[in-house]
Amino acid sequence: MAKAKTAIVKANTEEHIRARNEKMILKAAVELFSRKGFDGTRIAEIAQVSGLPKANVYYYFATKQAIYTRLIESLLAGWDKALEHISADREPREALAAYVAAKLEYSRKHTSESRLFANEMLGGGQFISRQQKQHVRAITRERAAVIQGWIKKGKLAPVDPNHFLIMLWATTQFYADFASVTAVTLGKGRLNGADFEEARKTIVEVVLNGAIAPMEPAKNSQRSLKIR
Amino acid sequence: MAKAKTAIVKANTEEHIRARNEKMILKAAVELFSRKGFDGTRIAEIAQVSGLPKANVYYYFATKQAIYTRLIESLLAGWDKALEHISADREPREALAAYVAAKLEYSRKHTSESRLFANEMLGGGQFISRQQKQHVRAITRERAAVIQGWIKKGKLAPVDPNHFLIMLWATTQFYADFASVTAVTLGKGRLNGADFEEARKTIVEVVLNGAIAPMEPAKNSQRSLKIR
DNA sequence: TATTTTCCTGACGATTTGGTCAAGTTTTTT
DNA sequence: AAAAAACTTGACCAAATCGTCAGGAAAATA
Repeated sequence: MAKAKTAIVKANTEEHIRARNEKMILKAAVELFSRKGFDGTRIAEIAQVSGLPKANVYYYFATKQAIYTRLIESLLAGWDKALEHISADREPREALAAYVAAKLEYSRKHTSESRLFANEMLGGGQFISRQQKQHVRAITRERAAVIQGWIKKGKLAPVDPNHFLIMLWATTQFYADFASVTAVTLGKGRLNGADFEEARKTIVEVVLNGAIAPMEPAKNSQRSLKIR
Repeated sequence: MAKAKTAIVKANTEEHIRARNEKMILKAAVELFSRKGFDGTRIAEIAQVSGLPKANVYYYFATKQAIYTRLIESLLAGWDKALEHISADREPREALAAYVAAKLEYSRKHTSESRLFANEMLGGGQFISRQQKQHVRAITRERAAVIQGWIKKGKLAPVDPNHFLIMLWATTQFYADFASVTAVTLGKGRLNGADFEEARKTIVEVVLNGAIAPMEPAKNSQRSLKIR
């Protein structure tokens, strides 16, 4: 029995004691970094929020930057998933709708991570390695190729694939990063599930079908294609 | 002549000496704040960039916050202009295209200000007064009403006006705030005029007409309206 | 049980930072 | 020209902050 007990304790501590504490630190850190940026965040505060003494935080992470870059890494790791919706074998209508939905969902559930990333971008991406940048660029290229494929098949209007992707990204990202403005704009304190659903519908509708009412009389028809 | 000379000197200094120095300080500050955020910016650095000794900066601005809020103010002051394009007496197609163009132009010319604002939003808008928030909300409501009017006249698809506006804002804003990502995505070092033009075209095209190719055969026609 | 490894933490140090001040210079006004 | 007002600045300070460290507690291993 003593043996069994030891095993249980072991399961809860060994390997776990470190994992658990690191997790707590990172959790506190992502929230603070995302709000206050790298410089604005005090590790004393990270320590306080995570319930550990400051020196203990330093036991697990050598420097403040170590915590930060660790977060950036794990963020980028989960970044690609939504983009996978944009695959060549799907119909653009369905794929794009799924992408928007997935991205918004991500924005809603991982608000802090999103903000952290935005913060990092605003700072010029100083803490993102060359490799990581190349990765972002690579997956963007892949997806741009898919879009280009759709266009060639006549399934999509001939827009610039890169800017189109940026547009989708920007729109969905916005709801995570600027939740405060968005809430103010909508006259609310906080965004709820219904707001995100309304956002999703609006974005999908506009991106797929455009904002101009399709049944509009050909009043300006002679100019309707001038834009492109 | 002595008199004339005095007058000239006066014009260049009196009233100007303050104006000029404040301008230099603010110019340096907006660049730094926009990159490093409020906490990340050292006023010693502001002083250095603006070429003044630190104590002199404090002669013109009582605190760091004073500089910051001053910038936020002047930013919001120039904020409404682009939105004015969305007016009830214009055709939506033309008005929206003009708005996107104007907003992108602003993003391009006032990159730092835009980033500063984004930074402030990420932080939750701590330094924006209640009045200023109300102002943002008020002008958004006005424009949402215009959009709603267009929809009622059948000129616009029945989308949520607020989310539609947010979408436009997000998309255009993105190019200022995340220029670094955008550049990486496009595989460039920096965005030039042509990039912004391509962005404009893409956004306008998608927002007005949608991404789905209009002449597509009615393959999925039975589902084509499912989304909304 | 003994020993080794991992974990914990209060106290401390070096440095940085926002902000002050007093003494001076330049400009404006009278 | 003299007095007043506006501007300039090197030196300084108190508080905050990142990171260190030594010594002890807990846990794993033998």
